[in-house]
Amino acid sequence: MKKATRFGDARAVRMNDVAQRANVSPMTVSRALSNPEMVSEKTRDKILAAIEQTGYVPNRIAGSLASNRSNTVGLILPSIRNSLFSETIQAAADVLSKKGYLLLIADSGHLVEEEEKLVEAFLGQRVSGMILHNTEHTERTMAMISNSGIPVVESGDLTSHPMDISVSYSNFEASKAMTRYLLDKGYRRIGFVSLLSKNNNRACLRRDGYLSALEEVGVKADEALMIEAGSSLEAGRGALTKLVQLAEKPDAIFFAGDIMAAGAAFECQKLNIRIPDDIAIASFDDLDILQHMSPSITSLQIPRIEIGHEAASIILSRIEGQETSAVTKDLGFNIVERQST
Amino acid sequence: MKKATRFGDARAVRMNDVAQRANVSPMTVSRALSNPEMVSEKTRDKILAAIEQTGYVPNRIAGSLASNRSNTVGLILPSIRNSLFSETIQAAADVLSKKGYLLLIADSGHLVEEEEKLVEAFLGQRVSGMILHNTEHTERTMAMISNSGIPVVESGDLTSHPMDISVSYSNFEASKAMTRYLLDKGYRRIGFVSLLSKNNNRACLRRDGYLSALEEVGVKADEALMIEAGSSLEAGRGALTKLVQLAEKPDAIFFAGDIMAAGAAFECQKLNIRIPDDIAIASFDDLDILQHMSPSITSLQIPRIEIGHEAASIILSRIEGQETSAVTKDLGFNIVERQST
DNA sequence: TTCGATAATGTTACCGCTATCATGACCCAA
DNA sequence: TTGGGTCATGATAGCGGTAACATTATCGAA
Repeated sequence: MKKATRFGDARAVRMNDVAQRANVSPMTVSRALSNPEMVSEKTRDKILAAIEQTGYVPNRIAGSLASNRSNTVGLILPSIRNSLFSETIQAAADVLSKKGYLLLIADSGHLVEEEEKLVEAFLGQRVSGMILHNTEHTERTMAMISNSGIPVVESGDLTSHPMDISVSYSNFEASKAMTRYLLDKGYRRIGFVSLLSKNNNRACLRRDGYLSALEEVGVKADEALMIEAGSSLEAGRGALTKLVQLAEKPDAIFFAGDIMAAGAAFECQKLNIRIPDDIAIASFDDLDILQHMSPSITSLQIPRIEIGHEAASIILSRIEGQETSAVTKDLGFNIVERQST
Repeated sequence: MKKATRFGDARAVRMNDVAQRANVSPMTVSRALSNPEMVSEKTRDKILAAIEQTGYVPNRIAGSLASNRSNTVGLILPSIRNSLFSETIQAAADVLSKKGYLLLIADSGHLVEEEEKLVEAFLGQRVSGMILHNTEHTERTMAMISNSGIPVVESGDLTSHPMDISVSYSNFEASKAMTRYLLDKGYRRIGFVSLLSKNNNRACLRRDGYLSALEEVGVKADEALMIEAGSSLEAGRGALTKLVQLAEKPDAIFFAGDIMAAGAAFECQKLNIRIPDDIAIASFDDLDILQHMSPSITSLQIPRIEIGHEAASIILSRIEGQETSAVTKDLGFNIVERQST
C-alpha cells in the first residue's frame, strides 16, 4: 500500500535552485547564509535576492547531516503538565532561541524507562545537548549519554554525582531548612505531606530533609503525621482533613510540593480553621497564588527561572567549545516568610 | 579559529558498522528497523544482537533526509509560561509520542514577526506538521506554510478562514455566552476585564462577544466598566479595586482570561466584599483553583486537553495520508456555574 | 524438470547540504 | 617582471541513511 503523500511534496526549493538563479555555485550560497562575511557584498545581494524570489528555506536536516551539528536541544520533564516547569521551559527556550537553537520537549511521566526511550529518540535526532529534570536514570540511559559525548544537564536535584552537569538546588537542604524554620518558630508537632514518593526521588529527598531537621533538634518523628498525596488542590485538602482529625493534631503542616498547600488553605477556610493560630502552613514551591491568599502562605522560593536559564547557557557554552568541565551549580533557595507561620 | 569540538565527536556507530557485524547489507539493517516483517527472523536476531553490542542509535537526521520525512511536529505558543497551555501541550505530546513523533515547542511572545521566524525555523527542520496557537499571521508566514504543503492546525480561536485546519472553540461565542448568562441572571452593570488586547486577537474577540451580548439585550456598554489588565493575580486585584471604586459600581465582573478572576476574589476577601452578594464574579478560563475557592467561581470550561489531542490526531492522520481535507473542528465550551454568580 | 511467483537480501543512486581542498583573480613588494 | 600573499569562488566528495530496482534463493504447480 503506497502512502498517498498528497501533502508535503510540493518539491521544495533547494540551495541549488537559488545558486543557479544567482549565477553562483551552491557553496557560495551556503557561505552567504552561514558566513556572510566570506562573500562579497555584490554576490551576497544577488543571492539574497534569489532567496527572496524563490522563497527558499534552508534544509537544516541536510545541513545537520553534512556538518554533524544540529540546532536542537532536548528537554525531558517528568510531567509537562506541572505548571511549575513552565517558567523553566520558557527561560531555557529564550536563551536557546537567541542563539538559533530549538527546543525539543518531551515527558517521561516520571518513568525512567520512558526517559530511556526519549533519550534514545533525542540522540537519534542528534540533539546538541539535553536537559533532564531528573537525577535517576537507567544504566542504558547513562551509557547512551556518556557515549554520545554531548553536554547533559541534570536539573531536578543537586546531585553529588552528576553524569555531566548539574544545575539545581538541594531538595534535601531546602526541605530541611523549612522544617528547621518551623521548629525555630516553636512548632513541635509538624505534619509533613509528601508528594507521591513512588518513582519520585525528589519527594524522598524532601522527606529525608524533614526527618533530618527533626532529628537534629531531637524531635521524634511521628508516622501518623506523615502522609503522601498527589499534586493537586484536591489532594491537599484531603491531606489537611486527615491530619486535623488526628487525636494529637499537628500544630503546623509542611506541604512538600506543588499546589497542595493552597488546597489545604482553602479547606481551612471552609472548616473555619484559623491559620496560623490553629495550625501553621508552609509550602515547598512558591506558587504565585500563595502570596495572594489570605493569609498569605510561607513557602520556599525555588530558582525555577534561573535553572532554565543556567542549564541552557551552560549547554550552549559547551556546544561552542568552552571547556567548563563537569559543573555542579547550586542555585540555592529562599524561605519566604508570610502570614501562615 | 578552530572550534574545539571536544564533545560530541565520539564517532558514532553507523548502520554500516552494524551491518558488517551482522554480516548483512546496510539495507537489511534499515529494513529490520523500520519494516521488521520484511526480514527473516534469523537475520533480524543477528541484527538486533549487533545493535545491542554496538550500542547503535539510528541517525534520524540522515533518515529524514533520505526519506524526506521527519518525525517531529512543531508547536508555537504565544507564551509557554502561561500554564493554561500545559495541558494542551501534554495532550498533544502524548498523542504524538505514541506514534513516535517528537514535539518541537517554541514561544512567539505574542508577536507575529517572531512567529514568522519560528515557522521558518520549523520548516527548516522539515517538521511533518505544525500547531499554531494563534490565528493571525504575517503574509510571509502564510505563504511559507501554504508552500510547504504540511498540515497546519490553528488552535487559538475558531476561525472561519483557517489556513488549513482549525481546532478550537469560539472566543467570541464563549465570551458572549458568559455575558448572556450574567445578563440572564439579572446583572445589568457588568464589568469586563480584558486581557491586554495589543497583539492579542483573542482578547479582542472576547471583548466583542461581551459587547454583542450586551447589545442583544439592549444594555448600553459603559466604557468605564471595561478595563484591560495583564494576566496575573496582581492585575486581577488591581482591576477589581478600580471597578469597585467607581461611583456607579458594577454588580458583576466578567474576567476575560487567565488567572485574573482569582486575584480579584482574593482582593474581595481582603476588602470584605461579599461574592456574589455585593458583586458577582465570572471567569473565562476554568482554572483548577476557581472551583476550590470560597466561594467557588463561575467560569467557562475550555476544552484544553481536547484541543491538544485533536490537533495532534488530525495532523497525524494527515501525515499518514488520510484526506480529511480542510477541517474546522469546533470543540465548544461550557459554562460552569458556581457560587460566585 | 522447468518456470514463474514469492520471499529475502543486495546494489545503486541520491536526499540537500557542508568540509575541504583547489582554483583564479588581484595586488604589492622585491 | 615575478613570486607569493589574500580574497572570493568553485569542484568534489561525502554525511548516514532510504527508495527503487536488481538479484538470488526457494518452492510448488504444470
